[in-house]
Formats: sequence, structure tokens, C-alpha cells
Amino acid sequence: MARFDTNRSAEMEVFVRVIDLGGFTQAARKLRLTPSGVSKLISRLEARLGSRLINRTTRKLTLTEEGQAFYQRAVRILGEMEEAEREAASGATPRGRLTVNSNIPFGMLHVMPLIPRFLAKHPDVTLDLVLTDTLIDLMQERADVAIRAGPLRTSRLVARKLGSSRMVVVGAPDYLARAGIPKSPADLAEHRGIGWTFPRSIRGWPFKRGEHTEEAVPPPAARASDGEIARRLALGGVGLARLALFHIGPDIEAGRLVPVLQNYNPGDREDIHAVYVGHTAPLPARVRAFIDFLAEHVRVSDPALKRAGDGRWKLA
Amino acid sequence: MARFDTNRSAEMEVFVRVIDLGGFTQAARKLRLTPSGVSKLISRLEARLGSRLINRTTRKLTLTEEGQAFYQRAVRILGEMEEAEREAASGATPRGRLTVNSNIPFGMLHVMPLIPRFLAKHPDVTLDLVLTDTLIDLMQERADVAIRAGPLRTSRLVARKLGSSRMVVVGAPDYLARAGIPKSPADLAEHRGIGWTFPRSIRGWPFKRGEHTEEAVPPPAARASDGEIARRLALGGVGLARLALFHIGPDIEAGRLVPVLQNYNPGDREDIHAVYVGHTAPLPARVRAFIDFLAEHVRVSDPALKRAGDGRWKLA
DNA sequence: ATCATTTGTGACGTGAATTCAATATGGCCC
DNA sequence: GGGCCATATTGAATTCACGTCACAAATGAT
Repeated sequence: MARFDTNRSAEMEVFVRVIDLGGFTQAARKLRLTPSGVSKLISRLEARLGSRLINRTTRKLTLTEEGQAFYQRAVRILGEMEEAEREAASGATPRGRLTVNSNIPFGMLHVMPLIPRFLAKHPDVTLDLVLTDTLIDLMQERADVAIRAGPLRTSRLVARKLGSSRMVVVGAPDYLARAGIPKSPADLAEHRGIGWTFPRSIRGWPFKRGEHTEEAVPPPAARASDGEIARRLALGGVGLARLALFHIGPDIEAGRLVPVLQNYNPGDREDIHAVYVGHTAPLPARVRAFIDFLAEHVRVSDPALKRAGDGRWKLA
Repeated sequence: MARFDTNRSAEMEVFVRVIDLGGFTQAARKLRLTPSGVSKLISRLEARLGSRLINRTTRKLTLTEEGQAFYQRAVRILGEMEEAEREAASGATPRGRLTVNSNIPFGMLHVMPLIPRFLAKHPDVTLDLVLTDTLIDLMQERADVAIRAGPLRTSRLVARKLGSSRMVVVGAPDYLARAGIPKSPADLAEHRGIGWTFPRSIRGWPFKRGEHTEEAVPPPAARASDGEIARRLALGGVGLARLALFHIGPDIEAGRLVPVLQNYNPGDREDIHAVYVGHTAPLPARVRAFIDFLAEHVRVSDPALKRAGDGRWKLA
């Protein structure tokens, strides 16, 4: 239909150049146009505005009253456009507010320790770190990057894998002393578990049964809104929880939590991804910098879990 | 070669519209574009800036950090462009400084009396009236309109005829009593004249000689820089002068100046024009208004010059 | 008066931007 | 979990404004 025919900014730019250089031909040279092109452009502008801006002969240019005012405004406007675009353009140096959303265990253990170094490297970046385990909408939350564990419900989001970790079902020693140690997934029905207040990508706990896996889950004694709360509940002896090894490794090694049903553990790894909004348009520099930084520095040690001679679990 | 491909202002306008309306499709409707057009334009903009401005899914739009800043600036810049153009555009109402340059006799007798009414009609116009008889360069003097008598050395200037007046050779009674009354143009050699300090379009004084005209001019006793000075000199009896009838009509009627060589007067009329810079671009409203006003209200009465029974000259 | 330089104009061709399909995606209700 | 509607994106075709080219007009200087 109606097409975007008039290029106001170009008009202003040419107009200002003509005045600055004092002639159509000089301006044309500078702008890599032909004099006739400049002439037509100025004429177009004047015709559109309905009033003359430049009185011109072959030798002299003079601004009309309107031209004077328009020139001054145009100079300022062009400057502001320049500034706006420069500000918006991804400079070589990342800057601005970077909003990162991470799940709590990974955020606390792996992201937060890196932040001082990241901010030191990019002083113009301000970082907003939000820790949540619930699924979030990247855009709704105005987050640039989200860090999530578990299978991706992929969309047009792009994910960079940061690492992976095994999941372990654990219980506190005093809980296990009270409720007993489950020998098979079926025993879970007699136990109490720690569930989630939010829907998770995988519903139950997977266990190995021959070639396949089956799911089982103990009736929940409590629901946690994030992994860290779940861990604390488990430490307090509320019930069994299935948590990431990188998260509770130290607890296991210290004996505060004890893995159970390890021989049924399917050994699946839960991947941890940094996920961002992806490919259709260029990525802000600060986002790229942060993701690159994470990918470079995050090392999720995923040691084997072995039972020592005394029955205690050790990380190798 | 290098073409003016990017239309920054259109980019900004579309971008702002998208944000305001909250969607590509709505913006497209409003802007009379297709959604795909909007999509590509935004993508172009982001690609040019090298950073994403809008995070988008099919349902939601969210501004990035850069987008936020760019949006606010863009809104302001668009407003300023609008204002600049509106200011520059020839509004319905004339405004601004109008510079008029007129020759002195006509300016004093016909222009100045009209000015109060003109300014009353157009309160937003400020008028600079300069009276000079020397030829001026319209642009050099930054004049919008010049009023000149005599043949036009036409250029790309446009002239509107305001009226015309006969020229008369006159002398003061006491001068004529001293020097005698010339009977033919040849007698002028024995007289003294009043010339001009500046080059005039016609050199000599034309006189009828049968079918043709010949030129003659008395040796100058003084030179005047404008018609009014010449008139005063003539009134003072310095010598003969050739002046416009509209200028010295009252002097003639009062007997302060006496026409001579009237039977040799070729009866040519000297046209009076309002001249302005013309056709290549639209005329500022204030200029058009002034010229129209002049053309409408100026009435150069050009009565016949007749000799009464008592030898005195009368205007009919 | 002639000349060099600059602006203006008419016709033309180019290419970037827009449109028109068709596809992919997201959110919502069931 | 699956189908539907609205929306955004993509690729190919098309078009129309814009700048170029060649020529004319005009200005100011020598």
C-alpha cells in the first residue's frame, strides 16, 4: 500500500551538509552523490515542507528564515540520532544491565563465585542475579539469560550447555534410621519424600529396571520451592529427596546425607544449560560476554560416587 | 555509488509504533504496511545496530536494555523532527522575519503607509524595511522581497508588477528663472542636471524625436544616492532632474517644481515591480502574503499632466 | 563578451524495500 | 496431551522511488 517513501533523516543530513560546506557540489562530493542528486533531494524536502529553505544561485547559498531554524534543529537532531544509535549499538565493550536468572543450587555454587571476576572484567555491566527454581518466561521476567537444569522444552530459545550432573536420591541418617533404608523403588511407597511446589519437567523419579526405566516417587511430606530448600529439608530428616550430585556432594561426603537405591540409579545426567533468546537478531554484547564467560569458567566436577569399605560414600 | 539506503527516521518511527501498539501486526495495520514488512524493517535495524532491541515471540514483545533506551530517545527525536518540520513548513499563517527592500520614493509613499495594516493582519510577522535606491543582491542582503523601478535585468528572479509611472523632467522655478527654460533636448547641454551616485539601468534621459527616441542628459551639478535626495536637490534649485510622476506630483501641483520639455516626453512608463527569488521552490508564506497584499492595495495613480490656462501644471 | 563553475531538468535504469505467498511458532482452550 | 488461532518469520517476485547521466540555464569573473 503506502510505502515509506520519505527519508527524513537523509534529507536532514544532506541539508546540513550543504549548509556546512556551502554548496551542492561540495556536499555531493562529500556524500558521494552527484550534484543533481543533491539538488533533487533539497527540492524534494522543500516541496514536502511547502517552503523554501535555501535561496540559491550558482554562486551563493543563503538560508531563508525557515532554513535557519531548520538547520539548527537538524544539526541537533542528527546528533541525537547518532548518540541514540551508538548507545543502542552493541559496542565492543559490554555495558548496561544484565539480568541473569539461575536455578538456586547452580546459581549459588557455580555462578555467584564467578561474578566478581566477571564484573571486574566488564566494569560497565551491572548485573541483576535472580535465583529461582521455578520455570520462568525469559521475556516476562526481562531476563537476558536463564540457567536451567533438566531437559529443555526447546523453543526458539538457544541453549549453551554448561555441564551436567547426576541425580541422587538421598536421605538424612536419622531419617533412614527411623524409616529404614529402601531396598527397591517399590519400597518408596512406605517412605516420605520431598516434592516441589511447582511443576517440574519430569514428574517422577526414574529408576533402572532391567533395560528400561520405571518411575516411582514417595508420597511427599513437604514441598520445596527450590533445590536449596529441598536440601535443607532433607538434611533435617523430613524425607527422601532427589537432588543433583554437584549440589549435595559435600553433604554426602560429610555423611550428612546418605545416597539410597544407588544400584537402581539409571545414571542419567541432567544437563545444565544457559538459555537465551536466540538467533533471529544479534545478541547484545553483554549477553554474549556473560555466556562465553560462563562456558569458559564453569567446571561442573562430576565425580564418581563410590562406597568406601566402611559403608560411607565418597566422591572420587 | 554509495546510496542513501538506510532510512533512520522510518526505522525509528516503525520501532516506536511497534512498542506503542505492542505488536508487529498492530503496528503494520496502523502504518499501512504488512506484518512482514515491519518484521524485516526491525530486523534490518537490529542488524545495523548490531544488537537486539526487542525480544519477541508470537505473543509477547519485550524490550531489551538497549531497546528501552533507544525507545525513549527515539520518541523524543521523532517529536523534535516533527516540530522542526512543522516550524519550517509554510504554515497557513505567515510568521517570522520578513525583510523588504524598496527604493526610497516608492517605499516612502506607497509601502510605508500599508505596513500598519499588513502587520495588523499578520501579527506573527516581523518586518524589516530597508529603503535604498542602489541595486542590491537579494541574497547578499538577505532580503525576501525587493521593490524596484525601471526595466528588470531579469534573472531567475520573479517579478510582480505593482504599477507604473511616467517620468518627468523638472526644475525649480528659481532655477529655471536663472538658467532659462530648455526648448529642445539639445538645450540640455547648457543646463545642469542632477545625476546618480550609482549606475542606473538606463543611462540617459530619453526624448521623443519623430518616431524614434534620442537620449540626452545635462552635465550633472550634483549626484544623488536616491530619488528623494534628487528631489530635494531639484527643489533647492540645483538643476534639472528626471523623476517619477508619482513622486513629485504634489510638488508639481504646488508649483514647487515645473515640468520642462513635456512635448518631447516619450510618454514611456517606468514599471514598478516587487521582485523575489522565484520559482524553483515554494515561497515562504510570509513572502507570498506580503506580495499579495502589496499587489492588492498599492494603487499608483498615474494622472495625466496638463497645462492649465495660467501656464501652471495640473494633475487630472 | 566568453568561459568556468554551479544549479536545475528530463529520461532512464537500478536495486532496495515491500508485498505476497507459505512456514514456523506460541499460547490457549478443550 | 492435541488442535486451533493469531502472530512472526522466511523466500521469491515485484515495484517504485531515488540517484545517475547527459544536457540546459544561469551566474559571476576574467
